[in-house]
Amino acid sequence: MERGRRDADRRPHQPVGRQSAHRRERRPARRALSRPVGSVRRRPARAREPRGGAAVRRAARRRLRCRDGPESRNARRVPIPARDRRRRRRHVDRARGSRRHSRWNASAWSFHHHRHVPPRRAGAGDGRAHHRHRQARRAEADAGGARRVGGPVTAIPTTRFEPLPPDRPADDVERELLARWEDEQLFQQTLTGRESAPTFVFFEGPPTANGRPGIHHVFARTIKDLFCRHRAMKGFRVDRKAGWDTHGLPVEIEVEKQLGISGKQQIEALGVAEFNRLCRESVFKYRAEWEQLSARMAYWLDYEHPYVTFSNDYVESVWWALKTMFDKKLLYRGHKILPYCPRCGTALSSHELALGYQDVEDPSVYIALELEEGGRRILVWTTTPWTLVSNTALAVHPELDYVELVRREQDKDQRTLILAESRVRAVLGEDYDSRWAVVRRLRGADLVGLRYKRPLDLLEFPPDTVHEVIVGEEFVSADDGSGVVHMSPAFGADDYAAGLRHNLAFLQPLDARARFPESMPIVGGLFFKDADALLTEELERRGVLFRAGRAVHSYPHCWRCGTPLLYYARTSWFIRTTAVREAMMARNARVDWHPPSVGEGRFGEWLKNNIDWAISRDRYWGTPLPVWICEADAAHVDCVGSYAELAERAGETLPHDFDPHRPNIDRYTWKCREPGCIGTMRRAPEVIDTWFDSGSMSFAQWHYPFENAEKFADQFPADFIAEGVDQTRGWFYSLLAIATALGDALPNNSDKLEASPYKAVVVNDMVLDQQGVKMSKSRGNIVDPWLMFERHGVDAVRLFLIASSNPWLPRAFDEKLLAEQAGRFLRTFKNVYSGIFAQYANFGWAPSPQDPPVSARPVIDRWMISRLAGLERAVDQSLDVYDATAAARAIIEFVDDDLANWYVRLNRARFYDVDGEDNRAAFVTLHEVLVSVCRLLAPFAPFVSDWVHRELTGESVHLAPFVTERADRGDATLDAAMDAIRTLARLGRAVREDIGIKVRQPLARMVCVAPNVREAALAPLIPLLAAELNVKEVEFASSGDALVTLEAKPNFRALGKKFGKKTPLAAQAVGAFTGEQLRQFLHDEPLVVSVDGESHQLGPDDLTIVRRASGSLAVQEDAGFFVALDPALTPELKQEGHARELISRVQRMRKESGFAVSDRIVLSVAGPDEVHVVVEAHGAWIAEEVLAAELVFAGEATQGKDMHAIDLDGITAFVAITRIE
RNA sequence: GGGCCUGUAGCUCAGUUGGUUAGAGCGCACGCCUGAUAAGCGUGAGGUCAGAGGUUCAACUCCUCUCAGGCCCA
Repeated sequence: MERGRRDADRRPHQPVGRQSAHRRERRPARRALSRPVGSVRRRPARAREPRGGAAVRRAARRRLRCRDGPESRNARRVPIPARDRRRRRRHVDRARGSRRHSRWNASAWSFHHHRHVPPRRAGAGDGRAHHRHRQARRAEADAGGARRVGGPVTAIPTTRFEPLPPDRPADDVERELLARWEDEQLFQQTLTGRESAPTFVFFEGPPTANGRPGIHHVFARTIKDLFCRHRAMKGFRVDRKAGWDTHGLPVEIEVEKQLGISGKQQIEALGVAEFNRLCRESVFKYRAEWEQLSARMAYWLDYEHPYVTFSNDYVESVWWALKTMFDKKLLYRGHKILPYCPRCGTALSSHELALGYQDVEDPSVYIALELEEGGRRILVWTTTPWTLVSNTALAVHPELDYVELVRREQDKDQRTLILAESRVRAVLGEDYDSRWAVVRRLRGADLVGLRYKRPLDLLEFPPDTVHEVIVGEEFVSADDGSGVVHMSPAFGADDYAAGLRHNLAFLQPLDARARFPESMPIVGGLFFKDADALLTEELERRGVLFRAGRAVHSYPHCWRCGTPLLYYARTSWFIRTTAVREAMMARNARVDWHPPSVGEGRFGEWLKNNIDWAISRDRYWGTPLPVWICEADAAHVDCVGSYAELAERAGETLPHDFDPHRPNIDRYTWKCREPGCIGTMRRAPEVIDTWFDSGSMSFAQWHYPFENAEKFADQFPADFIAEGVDQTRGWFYSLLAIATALGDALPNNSDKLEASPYKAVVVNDMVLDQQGVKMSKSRGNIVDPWLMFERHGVDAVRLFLIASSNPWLPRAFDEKLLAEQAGRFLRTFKNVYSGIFAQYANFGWAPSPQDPPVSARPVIDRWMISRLAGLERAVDQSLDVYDATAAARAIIEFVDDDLANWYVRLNRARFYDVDGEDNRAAFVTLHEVLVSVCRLLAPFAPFVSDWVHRELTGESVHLAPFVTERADRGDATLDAAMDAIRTLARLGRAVREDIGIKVRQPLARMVCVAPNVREAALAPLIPLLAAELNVKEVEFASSGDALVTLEAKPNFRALGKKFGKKTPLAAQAVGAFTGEQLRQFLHDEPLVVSVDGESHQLGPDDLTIVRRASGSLAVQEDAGFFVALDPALTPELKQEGHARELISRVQRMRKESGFAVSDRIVLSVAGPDEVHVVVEAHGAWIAEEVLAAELVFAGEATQGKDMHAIDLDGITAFVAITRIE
């Protein structure tokens, strides 16, 4: 049985047999959805709904009122008109007291009071009421709707607005909605019928579906989804094609793991065909989970037509791009230094490299090499002595300071030693000065060009190369070593680059397994690392070893097998991105980056230093490089740009199930077409970097240019993309580089336009664990998104991720904070809807023409609507400029603060009854606010917003407009006035804390000041203030008031402009004005300050006049606002306070006794004369508040057992309550 | 080693073009309310704005350097 659906648990007003399926049937989605957006749809009339309409209802009510007047001793059957009640509650004034008296007199000592009270929602201990209501409900149904809300009997609520189920976890409710969306094809509906709407183009960065999605994916996807939803709600057509990145090393590694193999040899032993077949299968191992996660978190994406990078169409588009670049001479063959694992026989990607850094102890060797000029030596440091066999040069930093030293001891070696000045102490010791003398100082540049003798001569230098020379290089640092770097171009990226610059000799003796050739002296046949010790000995023998030690440092190892890596020069294919660097920078400058620093800094700086993009990989599972090379002459190269072209070259029709992957593709060969060449063209063995795949998605997802040219022209470039900051050099780069290199080959993309393939980017940073530590499997601190959804619901997770801080800052994911922050907001929102709106509106309110227009509603309603307008504008604008965090925070603040904590709290009484003009106004206002809040909330919390919106309007929030024209209609004056009132209320409460008089105790008078707010604007809000602070009168202090002294506060911003350096003097002068001067200034008399002998007339902008209290009132002030309360208590005030205290205590007793809120009671009070007086003066009010049909003052407490003692400010009263059955 | 980001209350974060009382939520202390109730509300304490210089009449804000954390690249 479904949770929360047992009959016994059903709320009393929930009709038996009412199921969600039934509900769907009643409101078929298509009908509901076909209605004009924004219209309010009334639900179909039910059997019990009134037949005669509102007019009949009102007439009936009037008749009843006549018969049962307020003087009647019979049970009052008519609800107390809400307006009256509110006045009583709110305007705590003398009028109320007198009215109460007359009632009291009329009904003497006995009350028969029957107030309309909506039954509570079923709760624990309320079983009887529950039962009664269900019976009544059936009776009502029998009567065919004759009984109505507001009618002569206890009102029966409808379920027009179903409350959010309090007994079901969010997870459960969200899943139900998901099923409903699925039924309704809701996502489809946001696209259909919008063919002609303006498009908002979004590119989905394809995830690699070979790992489980984590919480950081939820983060990025929330960002993507929410902006797409916002634009869709604004009427754009937002296609969102899903995509899968399916090639590349991560996939291969996953399969290797699965097979328990490692390295190229083992893969080739298995067979490339089989290996790639497994790769293709493996890719979708987690695809289902990704799709489920996306669906569950409400990431709307078209998963029915995804692009898949291994598909034939996709590969063909990528080939087209490569061919286009080849034709533009942007694709070429070159060399690259790569980290290489000699055991696995493969180069490693930078990503793999990062996995394998380990702290190891290695030799730390200083060698002193002789310069050609005799008697001078230069000191060199290395931790890889084995590379010294390949040494061909030394590098110094041209701008670094070096020193040349000589031993002070005459009996020691008198040759000099050169090293970086800043390294002398570290290398030679703090006391070097006692042993070494400085011969001369030189700049690095002075050393450049000098020749030296290499430490080992085990290898011959090739002819026509430069060797044994000192070069100047910027990469040399003086942070460690000697400030002189030994160069072996075969074994280091910096070395290699320098080698190219200086035409240095290239000595690479190692074979593929990193062994020295057998023929080499000393180290012949040794594994490279094993040569260190022997070579160190040899250095010593040759007299060049200066010092040998050991040092712990970080060195890269193969993450698979732990073998130390070496850097190796290898043949590679490149995209000549340096040729389009300027164009890329120009295009990048037009991108709207969030935050800008990623675009300008991280990405922009990197583009400046762009080097050619090495796109080939010596691997198996990837888009094959469509390049064929002649066996006879490697200079003969053919690039293929389509399958048709391949068929044409190969001279055969491609089979139906043609597979462009290895090894199949490698069997296509043809005769070299170069004139006179008889060689065979064979495909270059490499596959391409998977980043080239994903960077091609803009066109390859449409199989452009082979198909969909029109669609693609419509969908390029993207308006918006969003990914993690780690994509800076990944996808952000590959999209830009490829689009720029292709230029005119893509639509809307000529270089003149300087258009980026994406107009706006929102970058998100990492999600860390609650300690701020990066999540990783090995640390075991991974947060499982499914668990979070289950515990808190998707809405809470999404809201928390977005609202907690800007997406481009790393955030600590703290589940406790999530529960607190997002949970609190959602609870408040639900409470306002379920606990206030739905609960009471179900007594008979529904949107109707009777509802007063905004202009005719009470001022607090108008304020609420004005604030709503401001919120709508703010949220919409924030989302327009991709500031989701500001938008979310604005909504949260509005709901918590303005709506729940002010509007609802102050107006609760208006919801207790549906009748009355004011009450209709309150309902329609709250309805309007909730509808709009749902819409604003929809992109952030798509579930709860949809649930509530459907209840409120009958249609899905995701088909509703985001904002209406109301957004332009705020009332700034009213907003400011309410702000002032709220500030005054805050100060008033602080005063009450100070003087220790609780709000329950009424006070006679408050005096207050609100600067810069017109009293005319404040006047209508004063009753709110009086009620909030429970004071009888609110006065505004005028300038002439004796309670007030005036002081001037300087406005530095204005004074600074006028007085410059003399501002402090001017400020001092302003502060010195007397109250009298200021008073006159307020009456338009000029105000003059004298600074440094010069007189200046001041204007109203130059200072703020602050009113301060004088005299004995209790006071609080803040920024020019102040509130003073008169703490004097008259006997009357005290009595009223006691009455309130009494009411409060009785209410608590009711609750403790387990009475339903609608139960009537007999109230007995006993106590001394002071208590008697209170009962006499306020009896009617007390009785009404506590639903006492009878109030008896018993004099002395006689039945001590039943009577509870209550302390009324030092007086003891005794109270007993009895429920009337 | 380079580039970029971050450092504000115990925690998570705001803080406009520099303007003199640096804010919010949570937590904490104290209290209120009891018709949103396994809810709601208030008041208060708590900060050398990482540190040091500089520019300015005025710096959390702009500049330089240092320290700490993070990301990316070497």
